[in-house]
Amino acid sequence: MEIAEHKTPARLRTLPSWLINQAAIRANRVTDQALADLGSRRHHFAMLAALEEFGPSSQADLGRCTAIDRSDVVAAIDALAEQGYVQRGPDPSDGRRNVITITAEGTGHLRRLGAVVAAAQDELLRSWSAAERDTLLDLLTRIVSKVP
Amino acid sequence: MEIAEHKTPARLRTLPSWLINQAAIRANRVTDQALADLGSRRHHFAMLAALEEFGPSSQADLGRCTAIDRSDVVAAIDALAEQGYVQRGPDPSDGRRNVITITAEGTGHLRRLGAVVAAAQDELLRSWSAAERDTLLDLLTRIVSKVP
DNA sequence: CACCATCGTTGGCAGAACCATCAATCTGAG
DNA sequence: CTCAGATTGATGGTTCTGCCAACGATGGTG
Repeated sequence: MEIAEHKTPARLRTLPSWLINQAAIRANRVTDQALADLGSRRHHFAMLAALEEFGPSSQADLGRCTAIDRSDVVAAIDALAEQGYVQRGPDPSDGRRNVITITAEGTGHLRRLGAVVAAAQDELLRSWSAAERDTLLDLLTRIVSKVP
Repeated sequence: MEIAEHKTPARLRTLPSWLINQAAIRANRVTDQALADLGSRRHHFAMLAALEEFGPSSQADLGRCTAIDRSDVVAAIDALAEQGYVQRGPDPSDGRRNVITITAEGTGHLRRLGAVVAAAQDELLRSWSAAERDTLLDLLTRIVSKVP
């Protein structure tokens, strides 16, 4: 008799913040799984991506450009350094800072991470056209880079 | 000399899952703040919205239609019952279930919550056209309601 | 010099998502 | 009818994330 319809209340189904959150849960699940298969997580990927694109950086800069709290950057760099993907050294020109440098192994690891992450995106957006993906990126970018 | 550019690495800036997550962080921040001002949180709003739309329901059904784990539904209903927004009673036709019913105070509270949540959406999507909002909802719905 | 900002680091917090388990109860196949 | 399996509410727990407060050390500025 009871057909399990799993119908979502309209109040939630049409609520942008709820939809964004549910989408994020799904998106994070697939990408986290992909990263975990290689023994990494989101923060690690973000750090390595920033280091490869911007070169050696301080932890504070890494945190700012990836929107990760300074205290969480410490833990991420700790793990990456222990895995040999990153090197941490003092900044000779500023005694407060560390200079984080990506290693050759780090670059290689980033390449592998990038591959599985890209595969995760394809799984998430399977059968989406390039135009639809662009539209999604544009809209989300407007939300993320809002200047109140 | 150093202009704080906060530039996001391209690898992240163009990554759907990263963008969705960042958007969710922002969206959750504004809506959580709005709900907290009235002493509630996301789970509470979802429960009340489901109860108003579908009428008295079991906790398992509430969890399914709002994508909240059964164990988390318990805590949410506990809080709502203590606040008098919901009434919990045994299901006479099924000894395993409870029947959760929204009270008059609950309906009133939901209305207030709905108002502040709507205001939060407007803050999040300030200066977005109706068409743009619809597009966003459509795209996100496709991600959320994917059947693998 | 005094003052304030910044940096790395530590420690901690709350919330969310999720999982395993349990006893009680219902359901359906035989 | 009986029994195996599924469902429900509940409890307890884990993990991760996004934060915040504070600290000592350092840098820059007046």
